[in-house]
Amino acid sequence: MDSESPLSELLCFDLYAASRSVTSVYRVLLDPLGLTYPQYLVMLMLWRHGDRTVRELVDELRLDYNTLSPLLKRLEARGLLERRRRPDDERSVTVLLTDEGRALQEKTRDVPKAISDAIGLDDAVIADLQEALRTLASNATAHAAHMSTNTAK
Amino acid sequence: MDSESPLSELLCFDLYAASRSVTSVYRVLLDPLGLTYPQYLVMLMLWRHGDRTVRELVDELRLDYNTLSPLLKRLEARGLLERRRRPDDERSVTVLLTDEGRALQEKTRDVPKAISDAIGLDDAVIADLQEALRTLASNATAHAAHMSTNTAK
DNA sequence: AGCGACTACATCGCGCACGATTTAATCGCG
DNA sequence: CGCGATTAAATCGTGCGCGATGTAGTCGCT
Repeated sequence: MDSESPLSELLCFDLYAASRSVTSVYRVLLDPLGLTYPQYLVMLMLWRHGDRTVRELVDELRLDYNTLSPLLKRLEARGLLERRRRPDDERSVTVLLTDEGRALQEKTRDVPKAISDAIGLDDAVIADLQEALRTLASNATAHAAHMSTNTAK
Repeated sequence: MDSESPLSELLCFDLYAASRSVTSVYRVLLDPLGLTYPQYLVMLMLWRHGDRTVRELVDELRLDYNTLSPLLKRLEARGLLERRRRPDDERSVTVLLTDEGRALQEKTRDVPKAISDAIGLDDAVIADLQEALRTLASNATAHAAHMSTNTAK
């Protein structure tokens, strides 16, 4: 974008651009399956770890209810999953896969390799990158929370 | 999120989460100014480099017309900029700052430092991170373009 | 000059993100 | 037990992101 910005603002722009570019790769792969990237993340959780409450998905994917609620509704409408109120706590909703939802997993078999190829970085670089991103996200999230509670500077 | 995914898919998730966390920091900073992060990026370009055509903004911010067109319309509606058809090429639209748009720059003086603090990484790490992200984005964009033109595997 | 290809931009539709608000169920504490 | 506080989830509104489509304006080629 630029050359005279402070380093951290340039980084943020690169992060923003990189994230969108990765999503666009997922789009190419997932569109034939009728899934978006966030939807794929939900399906991944269910395939790997079985039934989850909406709250667990919120925590694990770091998305909000207001993003997940309609997203789950769409996945349910497509017949991939079912939402069921918990009998022991009527506030909670358990999300569970249908047979069709389970069957879809097979069609995603080649996704990880395709992503790995598209990224084109070797594992050592990826590991470093990942650690830096996690630190960054953790710092930023904490900072944002703190800043918005403190009205004053 | 997980521990048994291939490394590159985990990285993508971290990238996605990190990008949103950074945006949330910008939100805290920019909301009092009535700007979103993408809007701030446009204003940055205009503050630093002066008048731009829509096409130049598309290229420099790597956003599409269908994202920028309504965004610029909103900024124009707020009186921060003006859109003007070029006389020499009636297809092009030049975007230029109003006095109010120029005046807004001063209120963003503390943003870079606040971002730097929120990120909480030292410059060496940031530089590495940035290079990896640029390589990744460049690879991914090329790959996505290639994959979608090739219908066959 | 004429016409097809290309370009710059706009518009539409859909699915996120996310702040704000609402509803219903459960918990905690006197 | 009763009632205020908390929690889980849903809904609404706004602004991206982006595929698909539409519309002028310009270029290239004969």
